[in-house]
Amino acid sequence: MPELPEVETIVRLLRGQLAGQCLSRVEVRWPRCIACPSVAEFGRELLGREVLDVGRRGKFVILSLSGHKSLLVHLRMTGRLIVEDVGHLAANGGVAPDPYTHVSFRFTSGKALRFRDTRKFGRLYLVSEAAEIVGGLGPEPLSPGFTPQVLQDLLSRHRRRLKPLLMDQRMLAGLGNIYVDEALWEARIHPLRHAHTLSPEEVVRLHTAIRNVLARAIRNQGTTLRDYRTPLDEAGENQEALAVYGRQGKPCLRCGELILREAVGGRGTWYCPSCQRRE
DNA sequence: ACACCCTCCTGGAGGC
DNA sequence: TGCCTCCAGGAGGGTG
Repeated sequence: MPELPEVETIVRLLRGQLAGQCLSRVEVRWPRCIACPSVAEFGRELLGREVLDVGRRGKFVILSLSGHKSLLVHLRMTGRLIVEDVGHLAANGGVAPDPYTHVSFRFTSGKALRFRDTRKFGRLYLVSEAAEIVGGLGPEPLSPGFTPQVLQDLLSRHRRRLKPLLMDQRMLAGLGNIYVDEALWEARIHPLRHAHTLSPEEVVRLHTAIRNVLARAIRNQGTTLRDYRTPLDEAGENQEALAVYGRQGKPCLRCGELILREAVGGRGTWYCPSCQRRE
């Protein structure tokens, strides 16, 4: 499931591959993945536009296009963006007969970008202003502006349990199930602690842990547990660096106590009952 | 304000 | 082996 580090890895690769490319053809095979506008308008509006840049906000991939349009992609669980070089002469437009490829973009250079998603949760948005879609997101955890004080302010405004709060994109943008568990483990804080009860020291630890966990995962090109791959079909390596996620019954890497798994808000949650005390 | 439930989807896992 | 049921999981919606 792509979270911030996976999306960042995808974005860095796409930027090099797609910047300067001009769209010559768009094929939508599963209309419901186009969140807005209509499928007809989506295809019509994209043709002829150039990719000026590729960026990210939270878990959204943002392609900035000429003529003041932005194409946003949210990959949700199993969505992938795949770059292929189909060449100038491909008679069928290079369209792969793959039942999970829902949108194909063709560029004048012969390159293609595919949106592929087995579980069909991912969505594409074509808008004039990216803020129409990402305007409600919380701060970027790796931006310089995300200080311990900013986190303190966010936490003190809520009484919710930490796990669902940190996964709420309106609070903080980009964390998902894996990296919340990893950050809470590194900070030695129980996932069911209530946000406003953290001591200043714990807030600082959590702030450091969130940034460490995300930065390391980006260095490792993301976590490949099942579906995630880069646009060039490479697996990430951060699964080797996971300390708690998916490790129930195995010893804590810090203290040796056995890792527990518990459902929190319907989400699998892993933690060390010894290092991460509920108090 | 917060917890909880449902929906969307499908492959993979587990039970028998 | 094979069929069946269950389930994860991000986000948005609704309800209590």
